[in-house]
Order: sequence, then C-alpha cells, then structure tokens
Amino acid sequence: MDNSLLLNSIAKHVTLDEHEEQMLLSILHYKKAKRKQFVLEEGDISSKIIFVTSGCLRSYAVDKNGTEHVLQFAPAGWWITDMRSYITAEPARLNIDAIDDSEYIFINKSDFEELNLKVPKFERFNRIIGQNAIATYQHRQIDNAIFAAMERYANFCQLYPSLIKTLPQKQVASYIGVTPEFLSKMLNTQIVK
Amino acid sequence: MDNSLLLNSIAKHVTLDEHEEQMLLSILHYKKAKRKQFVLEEGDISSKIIFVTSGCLRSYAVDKNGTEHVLQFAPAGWWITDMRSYITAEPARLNIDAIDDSEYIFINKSDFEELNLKVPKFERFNRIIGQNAIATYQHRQIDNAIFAAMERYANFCQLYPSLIKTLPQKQVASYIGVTPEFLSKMLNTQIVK
DNA sequence: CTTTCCTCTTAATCTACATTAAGTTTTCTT
DNA sequence: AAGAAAACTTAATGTAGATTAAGAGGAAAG
Repeated sequence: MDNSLLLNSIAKHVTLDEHEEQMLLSILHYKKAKRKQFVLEEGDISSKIIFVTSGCLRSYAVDKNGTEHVLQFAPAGWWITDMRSYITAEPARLNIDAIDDSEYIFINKSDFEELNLKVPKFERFNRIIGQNAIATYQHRQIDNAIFAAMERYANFCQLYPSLIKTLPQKQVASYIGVTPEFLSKMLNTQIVK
Repeated sequence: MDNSLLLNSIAKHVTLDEHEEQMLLSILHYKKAKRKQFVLEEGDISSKIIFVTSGCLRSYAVDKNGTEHVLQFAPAGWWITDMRSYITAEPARLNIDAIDDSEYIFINKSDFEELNLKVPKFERFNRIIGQNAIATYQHRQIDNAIFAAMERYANFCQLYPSLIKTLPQKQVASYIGVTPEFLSKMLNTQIVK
C-alpha cells in the first residue's frame, strides 16, 4: 500500500521517528471505491477519518427537492469526513462518494484518538491541518457571501486549476452553488476567458 | 483579570498542571473594546488569536457595494480570528469589531506557537477545538446550501437562542445572508412563532 | 456496433430575494 | 427632555439565478 502521500504531507509539519511512524502505519486501513460508489451515506455514523491517495472523492448534502450540493472535492492528498458526525457520533448529514475510481486510507476514531494521545507530534500535525481547514472554510464562506456566481466560478478555476479540467461541469456548478443550466448559460453568454 | 472562562473551557478537554497553567497565563494579554470599536481591520495582518470574556464581537466581510456580511458572532467564551491571515501573515479579509462593549484575551502568534510546542496538552486542546470549529463550519455551509432564508432564520434561533434576544435584527439578517428589509418582511408576513 | 444514459446547451418562464425609497419607532447622546 | 441617530417597517419595482422542457453530442455498457 502506498503511504508516501500521507507520510510526505505529515513530514511537512512534523518529523516522526521510526517508532512513531510505525505506530501510525499500524492503524491505517486501505480501501478502494469505484466511481459513484459511496464511502459514507447520510444518516450513517461517520466513525473514521479519510485520506485520499488516488482518484477523487466528494462530499455533498441533499436538499428537500433531491438536489445535491457539493461541499468539498477531495483529490489525492486531501482529507475528508463529516466532522460533526465523527465528533458526536450523530448521523451524518453529508454523503461522501467517489467521482473517479479512487483509493483511500482511513483511520478509525478510537485509533485516531489514541494515536493523538500517544504521539504528541501527530496531535501537533492535526492541530496544524485543522487550522488550515478552518482558514479554507472561512474563505469559502466569505466568497459565498460577497461574490456573485461568475466571480465564484473564476475563483474556483484559480484555486483548483487541476480539478476544473477533470470535473464534469455540473459538479463545479453544484460546488459554486448554481444549477448546471445557469453555469452553462453564464459561460456561453459572457465572454470570460 | 478574569481567566476563569478560558481556564474552564480548557479544563473541559485537558487538565493542565500548575506549571503549564502558569505558562499559559504568562502569555495572555487583556484588552477592552467599546461598542463599534475595531479589533481587527481588513487589510491588517491578524497576528493574534482572540478569546472573548465579556460582551460580543463579530467578524464580517464587506462586498463591493459596501454591504457587510457577518461571518461569526463571538459572545463570551468564543474564539475569533481571521485564520488565513493568522497562518500566512497575508492581509485579513475580515473585520472584527465589538457589537457590545466587550473584553477579550488575546495571544500573540509567536507565543501561541511556542506554547503549543512546549505544552502538548495545549496542542491537544487546540486540536480538539479546531475539530469542533470545522464541524461548525461544515454545518453552516450545508445549511446555507440546502435551506431557504426562513429555515436559516429558524435554525439560527434554535442554535443561538441567547443571541437572538440581544442582537439587532439587521445583524441577524446579515448572518443568515439576507437584507434587513427582507428579514423584516419575512417575519411580519409569515406566521412563524 | 448500437443503445442507453449522461452531460451540456438553449430558451422561455418564474421566483426568492435585492434595491430603492419613504415613513415610523426606538435608542443613544447630550 | 430634546434632538440625532440608529433600527425597523412597508411597499413598489428590479434581477440573479431557478425551473421546466427539449434537443444534441459523448461516453460507456451490453
């Protein structure tokens, strides 16, 4: 199994010794998800934290009309979970599924919490990536509050240039918060290149 | 100076010994902000993390028309900061000001980072409240994506019953993402009690 | 290879919410 | 207590983006 992405991402923030790395590796689980396959379903308890190693997952919520609203895309190197459900063991509001055939590592809650207690460097790593995630959520929220659809699209293109090439347009529409029809119209009417 | 709110909030997650508590207390700074006074202005570098001990702060962003969009209210016991600016030392996109006369504790970035390194329990505490913040941001984003204005208002009332009583209606409108005129109309037209 | 199912497009119509503009009430300030 | 400044209300009009519907190009599954 390929742990290099995960280990590299950790190494950017802390330096684990042989023993600490071993403890981490011992609790990793590996799984694959085919395109469209669920990794977490709304209503389930999310008792794991997921790190994508290949392909692309996404999280989304469904409104009362059945329309999907994408919260996050997670290509290789990204973490994804329903955090409230993870913390409180309440049913998840998010679905997580695979956009492409994907592989991911997951860590069970009990293992994750134990490792944080035993390996302060891991706790440190998680504190830091937690702060980064908060920064990302804050910015996303600001963007949604102050920008119109076209600007949010431009933003997305700039922020995720690799995703824009591979994602179906309707997924991007869902992420920026418009219908696929409106995004199509927007892109083919306004001359924005 | 009153540290009890902060210490109690930490004690919910970790138990600091005498020395650790002393190290924490030694880096705290105390400040007051009068109603409407700025604690952070857009464009400044946010080099501190703020914990409110009395009153109420809020963070907001301003759009191109000059309209304010509230991101967060922080009554006593809450943390508030522009996280991206804190992490990267880029100019803040958020303004933070006082809604009521307020008192707060702040910790400078260098002190905060040093304390995290020296006191693993503090790092642990921050990891945990970081996860909680992520859960909150995720839920807010889901709510914004899948609910109409009236439902977002009902949500707000349920989630922050104490705030609803004290906040001017226009602040609530800004938080849920509608104009004060529309919120007023909504509340006086629909019979929702 | 062809049938099926997506994905994307175009266009007409519709609606939740914004804008503008008064007027009224409440609350600060002095 | 008076005056100024916020906060809230009401109503007419405007608009970004939704909805509905239908058709066309692509990919994937048998």
